Amino acid sequence: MYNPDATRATVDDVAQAAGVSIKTVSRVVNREPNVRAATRERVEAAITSLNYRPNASARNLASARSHIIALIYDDPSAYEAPSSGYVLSLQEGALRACRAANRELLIHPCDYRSRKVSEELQTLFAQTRPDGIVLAAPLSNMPKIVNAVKASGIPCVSLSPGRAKVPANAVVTNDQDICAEMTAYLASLGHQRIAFVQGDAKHKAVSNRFLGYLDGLSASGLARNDHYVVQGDSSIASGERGAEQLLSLPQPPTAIFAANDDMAAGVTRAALRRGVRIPDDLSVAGFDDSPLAQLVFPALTSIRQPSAAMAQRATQLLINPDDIDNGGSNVVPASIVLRESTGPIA
Amino acid sequence: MYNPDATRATVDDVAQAAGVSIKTVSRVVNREPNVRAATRERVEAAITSLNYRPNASARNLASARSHIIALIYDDPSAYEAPSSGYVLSLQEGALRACRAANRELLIHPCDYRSRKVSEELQTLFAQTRPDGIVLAAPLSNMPKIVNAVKASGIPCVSLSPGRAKVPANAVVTNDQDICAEMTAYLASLGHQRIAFVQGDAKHKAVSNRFLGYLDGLSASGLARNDHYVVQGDSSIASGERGAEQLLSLPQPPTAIFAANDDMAAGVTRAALRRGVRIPDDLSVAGFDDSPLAQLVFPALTSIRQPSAAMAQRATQLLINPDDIDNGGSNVVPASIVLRESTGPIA
DNA sequence: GTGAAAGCGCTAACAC
DNA sequence: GTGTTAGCGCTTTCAC
Repeated sequence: MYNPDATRATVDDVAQAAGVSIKTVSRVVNREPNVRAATRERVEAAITSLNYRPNASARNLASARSHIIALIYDDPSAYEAPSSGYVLSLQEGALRACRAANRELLIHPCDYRSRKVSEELQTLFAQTRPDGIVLAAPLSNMPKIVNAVKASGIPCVSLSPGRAKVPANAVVTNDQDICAEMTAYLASLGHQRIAFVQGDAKHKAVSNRFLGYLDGLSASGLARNDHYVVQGDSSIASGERGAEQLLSLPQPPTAIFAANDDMAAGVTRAALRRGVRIPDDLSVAGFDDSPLAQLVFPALTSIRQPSAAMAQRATQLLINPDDIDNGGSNVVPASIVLRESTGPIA
Repeated sequence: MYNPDATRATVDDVAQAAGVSIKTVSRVVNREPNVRAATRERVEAAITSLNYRPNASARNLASARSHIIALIYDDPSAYEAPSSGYVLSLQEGALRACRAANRELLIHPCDYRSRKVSEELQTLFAQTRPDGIVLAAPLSNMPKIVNAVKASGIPCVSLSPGRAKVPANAVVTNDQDICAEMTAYLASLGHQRIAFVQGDAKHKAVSNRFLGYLDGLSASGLARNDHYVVQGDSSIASGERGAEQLLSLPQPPTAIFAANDDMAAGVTRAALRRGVRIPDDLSVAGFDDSPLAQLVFPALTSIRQPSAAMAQRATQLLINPDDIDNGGSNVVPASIVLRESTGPIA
């Protein structure tokens, strides 16, 4: 059987080897002040030669901190259509910040549809006692979840789509503005009939995107026309249905902006099936810059949310709350990614 | 500032409330024998009323076990093309097993191209002392990684593509066989000229797939023809190049089997660009059943590796090594997923 | 069946 | 600057 403590050195070993007390070792390990340079070097040498690594459990127990950050996000396996890129970006950003600060990342996909989410989260908190929680959209807009997190008293930073005013404990992106920009970009290509496919109405992010679309229309001097707005549910299939509906209009749109890439992929698929050429006959734009955006044919123009950067920023904030004031903004800008699916009207 | 211990009950509180010693509480919590039913109930009542949750750090420190399983996989963010579905499946399976056994999952994406992987892993092990390690392909075939894991002495189960004989500490899938099946399926549709696009030669899994293709050819009575075998590098672009090459042959293939979905997507893209219809003129099959397989047009026939099931099984094995003998096999079968990209020759 | 006592390896006061 | 002394909350002998 495996013995985790086979050959592990402890503070005592190091202290003895360096000829100091364990407290001094502790000080060196934790980069605390009040250690003479010479002493520090002796201790560090001992640490190296003994290959000493602090025991996390002991440290956590004594300091009442776990050195763990929990990343909580909507469980993608609860879906039919995987939005996997988002989750991986979140993990990537959070991991970057954790590594830099010597923290561990605990991931917790969470199915908000489950009745027992609150208890589940309570158990998670009680068992692992994370030092901080990163709560990703769309969970950050679900009262049930937010309340459970609040009740724990554990510091939490939310990731969410943009708002007028940014709360201190949130990292946001300018999703509405960027959607306005995308719409204006389509208009600048000469498109006058720009349609929009809305996403799942339950997600707040979706309404922001639609509002941005409206902003973009008016900024471009185009009138809103509700015939060009259809409701989807964020799935590919709903994108196909939306496109069918739009392309059957007597005056079909020459550009379709979908609230996510899955639906945009559905739109291109339905269009191709009808023999509509992209982008010659129809420009298509999505949102998310998901992996599939570059994989479908033609590759989708889309909007890249800075998910990784947001998660990284949120994690930093939790690890060092003083960052709130100093470097880095809590509004992380999204960007438009131009690909093959948009172009001037033929 | 947040105090994690605000209102937490400890074993002592529970013991006092139940009128027993802390050892008895410990026995109840850990489901050990030698506790009278009546006593057990009293303790459980006290636990409930005090909302007691054991402190993980203390438990880990005392028991010298971390209750943490580490999942180590190839860092997808080190790639240009994201193979995100795989990672999420792994996480999903491992999380399922962890939840069932009250373990935590630590994820560790690992860039094997980095010079410092060994040290990085050593640090990870020393700091978190996982009770077990799940090592996913392709890392499970990289000596540098495997050796670092071995050196730690921590129990490890590898996930890997199929082999003749399955080592006890590995969970495998029958990838070669299933590729033979796919090839035979294409032949059964009437295809005589079946091409293969190889993937990144550094990954062992790739050669298995190619061997399966050869098996399938001979099982179907078709001769191997090396003009129909091209080398890709697992990227979409290489799939496009491969298709260009194959479709320019005087006798172009009527079916192309690519060693992964990305390349298969590239194949369909290049074919569509040339006006080749799928599946009327050309059948295309991929491998991975990645999210994009259902998203490209036409949707790709592919092979689904049971990644989640494999990770789950591996995690179970680590948590309860006795399972090696009993329930569940360590060979988890892959399956063919038929979609729109394959059909009989027109 | 149950309990008492001794740590696990570290951090945190506080003394020097 | 550095050391001493207590614990953190649990598991683990081993005694009863």
